[in-house]
Amino acid sequence: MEERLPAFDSAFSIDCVIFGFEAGELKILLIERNEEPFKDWLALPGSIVKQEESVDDAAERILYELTGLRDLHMQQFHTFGEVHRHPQGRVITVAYYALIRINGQKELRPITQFARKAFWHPVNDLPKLAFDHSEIFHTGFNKIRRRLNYLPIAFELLPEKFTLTQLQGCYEAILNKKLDKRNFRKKMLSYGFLKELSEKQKGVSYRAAKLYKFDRRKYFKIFQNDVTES
Amino acid sequence: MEERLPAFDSAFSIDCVIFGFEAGELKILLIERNEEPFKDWLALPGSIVKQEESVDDAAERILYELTGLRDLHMQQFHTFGEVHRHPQGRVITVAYYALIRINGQKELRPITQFARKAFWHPVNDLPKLAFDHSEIFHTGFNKIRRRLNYLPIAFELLPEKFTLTQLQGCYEAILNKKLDKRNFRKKMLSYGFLKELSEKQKGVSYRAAKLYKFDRRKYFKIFQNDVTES
DNA sequence: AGATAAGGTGTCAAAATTACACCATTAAAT
DNA sequence: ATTTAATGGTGTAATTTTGACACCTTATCT
Repeated sequence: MEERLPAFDSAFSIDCVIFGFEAGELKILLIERNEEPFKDWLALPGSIVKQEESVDDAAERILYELTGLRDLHMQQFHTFGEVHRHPQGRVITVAYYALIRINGQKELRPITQFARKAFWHPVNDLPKLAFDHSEIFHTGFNKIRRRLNYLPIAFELLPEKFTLTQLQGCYEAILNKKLDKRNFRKKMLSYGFLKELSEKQKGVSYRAAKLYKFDRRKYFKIFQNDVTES
Repeated sequence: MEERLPAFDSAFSIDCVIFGFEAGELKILLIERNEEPFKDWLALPGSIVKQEESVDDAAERILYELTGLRDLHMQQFHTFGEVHRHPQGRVITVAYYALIRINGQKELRPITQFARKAFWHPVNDLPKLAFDHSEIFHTGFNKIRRRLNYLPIAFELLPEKFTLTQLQGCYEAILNKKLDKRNFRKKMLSYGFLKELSEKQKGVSYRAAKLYKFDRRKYFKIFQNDVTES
């Protein structure tokens, strides 16, 4: 197979919707673009797929180069292929989402000059984004909302040890609606995949809550019946 | 924007998983390829996206050219982007599914020479397919299985007038398991989106069943709360 | 008339879901 | 020391949904 860079008027790219949960809010990663087109605009982390890498591999590389984040589980969710979605040529983009614990995260630092900076932004107050990235975000958000009840979405957003109130807050942020506390706890605990720790929350100015851990193995024993992400 | 055909070593294509239901069996459309690579192999209908058409438009055109079928609702479900999935170059493919009533359908006749013929084949006995088309089929099949309970999948496969037994058979073919007759009927009728006709089934050598019609508007009133296909 | 094949129907138990309110605990403020 | 503010933590009852299960009816064919 001949080695040749793709003609820029026909290329594929990756765009990433990376979700985090912090201070009771759902957030996504944005970058400030440092190159045309849409220089200085806010955008999803995204770039062009190279000739000798799979689309899945490209997703990981691109996220790393633009944000410094590595080893996320990137999940493809849709491909956007309108003719004029990119002002400089024919570029279709494969969109991925991923979930990450913001808390313990190192500083976000773009490796390439393509992004001036990367930062978290609450999903409820997003500015206009470059390209069709607003639409891409909404599609991705809908995906995780749909999958919340059969994939461990919330547990990948929360710290390793979390309280039931934090867990509920995470569900509420994703679903954008209030849930009943007693029913939520009853149901979550009934599954049996939450392990109660002897530890308690620290540094709060009110009664400290019990901490729980997520047991991924038990979770998948329960939900594996279904076809999961395919 | 410059007009140029994509270099063949970097292109995007469409592949289509078209489902039909006939004689109690779930089937998909296959073509017999008439060109290299994989000449003479069986394959999903698929081809290269043109420079000046969106991916969604390409899906409709390509299906038409290879099978003569038109005006289907094509639903994108996954993009396959392994480096070597196409032996002749870098081609990522966007996969679509669609659902169609086989019964009233005109003859399948490829418009281009690219396919020698197009035909229905039961999903339960598929031969090896060209490229990674077997994987694409499985991914698509899983998608419709997942969506069976909140999208009118079965009703797009059945003729306009159908019996409850046919409906159940369609569900069973997609889920690949037997369902309880009384519970199935109770549930389906309880939704209220099935309209009982005064007509009955004809031409059967046993007691004729009542015919029903699907009321799409009522269906979506019930299921629209959810984020549907996005 | 009898055989064959599918049509059509109801009940009960178990499980899951929903609505709903108050006392307990902790740290901070006074 | 007491009070205040904020969240933690808990149970019951009604309703809805699900799942298991068997027999008579109707139409056609021979």
